[in-house]
Amino acid sequence: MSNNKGIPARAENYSEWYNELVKKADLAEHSAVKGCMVIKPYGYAIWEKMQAQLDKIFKDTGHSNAYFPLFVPKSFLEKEEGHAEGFAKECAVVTHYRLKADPNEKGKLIADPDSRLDEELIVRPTSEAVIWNTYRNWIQSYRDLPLLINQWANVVRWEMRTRLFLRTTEFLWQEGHTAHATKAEAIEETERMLHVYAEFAEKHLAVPVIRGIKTENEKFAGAETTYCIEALMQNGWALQAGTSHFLGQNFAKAFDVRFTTREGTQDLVWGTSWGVSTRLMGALIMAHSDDEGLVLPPGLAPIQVVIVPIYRSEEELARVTAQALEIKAELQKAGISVRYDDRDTLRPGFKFAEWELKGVPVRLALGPKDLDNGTIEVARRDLKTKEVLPLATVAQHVPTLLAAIHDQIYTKALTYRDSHITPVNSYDEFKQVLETKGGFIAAHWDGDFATADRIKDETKATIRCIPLGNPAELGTCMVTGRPSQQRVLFARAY
RNA sequence: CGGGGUGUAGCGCAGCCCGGUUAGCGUACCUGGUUUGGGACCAGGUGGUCGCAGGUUCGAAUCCUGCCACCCCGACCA
Repeated sequence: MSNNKGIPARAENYSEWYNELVKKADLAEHSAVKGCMVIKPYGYAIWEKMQAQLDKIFKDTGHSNAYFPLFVPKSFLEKEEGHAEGFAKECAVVTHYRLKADPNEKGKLIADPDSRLDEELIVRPTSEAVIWNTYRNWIQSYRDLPLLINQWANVVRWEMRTRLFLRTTEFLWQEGHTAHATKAEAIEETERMLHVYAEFAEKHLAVPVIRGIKTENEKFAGAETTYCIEALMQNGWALQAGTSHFLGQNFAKAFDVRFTTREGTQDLVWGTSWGVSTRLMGALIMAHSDDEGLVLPPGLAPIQVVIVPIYRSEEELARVTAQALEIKAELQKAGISVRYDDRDTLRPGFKFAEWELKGVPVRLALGPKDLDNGTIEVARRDLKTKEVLPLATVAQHVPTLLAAIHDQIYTKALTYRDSHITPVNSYDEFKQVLETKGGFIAAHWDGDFATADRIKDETKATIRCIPLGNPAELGTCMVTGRPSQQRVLFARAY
């Protein structure tokens, strides 16, 4: 069953619903380059809002932005063993720096064999290597610490399978890289940024997340500990929405980054790194949107309020426009972004449908009847309800309404999430819940990665995390029957 | 890398099996008019190297060979 906006229903084909929504809502499209997307203006506007809001939080927590090279010499990547192993399989490699006309085929270009690089350059899959190599020069004394740097950048990971926003070959992100004098301080920073991400997800994206720690085999290549936030999508699949890594002294060792302590001794620096990416766009889309289109939290909506004029004649249009512009100005004064949709080739119904598809939180419709009655129609995207309100109250009402919309979509997502954390005590029950209900499943696991692999092979579910503050609970592994100290969260995941 | 699919107007597609006027439909776009409180209608019009290369043929979007690209499913994925 298809709706009138040309998007399949979620229940019918979730994956296709997502793809079509991304395209129809004008967020992004596939590019001519395999695995790479074009982020269109409307989608990019949302990303810019995320960036701006996150960037402010980073700065408020003491971080500064900097920029490091796109290319990483191969030898840098080799230095931290775990890191190298983890990323080797998905790196784009630059081998030449020049093209020339193909002597065998007119009009074609080939890499000039004379321009082969002595050392190959890797297009960064992440920047630890190049940054820690730089930090060696920046850090001499405990007085240089902590060093709190963030970078907004693009990275490339040559994944075999891509999906718009969720996993693309090239993606945009921010990566924080900090250096500290003590282990405790570095862990504190790792946890601080995890909480920054969690609050950002909940307060800005309106997406509830579980804060947790990755198991050893799921952690970042090169990290001691990986913290993560895990969100739940409407199809019952989990999505890792952000990670914060405690790097220990691994990169300091690999790049020989030492500092002189207050006591005059030499010590290796402790590190962290943390990142969120355009994947958050995917989380945002999948967490809230419905079969009619996008549903955006007001704080991230490029257009928060759209005003649609209703009129029959030029004269009516003039009257409606005068009133609409007054409302627009009033709302803008309150910091709300407003679009007055006076496109004259489209009828109101078309505009209603289009703005719903694009997830504009509040729609105001203003026509001659309203002018006569001193009213205005106010429609909210999240609940698809509308009411007619006195014109005089609308400017006061809208900010309250926007806040209510945020709360509503957050609460809805939270209710869904909370009702989809299911404890199970047997493997059969586990499989059954996975098939019928999805979501997070809290189960006992023996701590053996062979067991986790077996579960993954048999059910496609992986351990998402061990939640922070997870209660100790003695039990037995649902698969092997061996003893377990606590439940961990499993789910199928993007 | 395996399996499947697609490539024809900006977008979405038909035509291909079974070769034959000027390559069609929807939508979008342009012009004029009527419309406008939930995706308007009428009339006229613009827009095409049919993915690329070669072959068969009097004649190729259609048949043959080769190649390329992208998408979907899987494997893979801090």
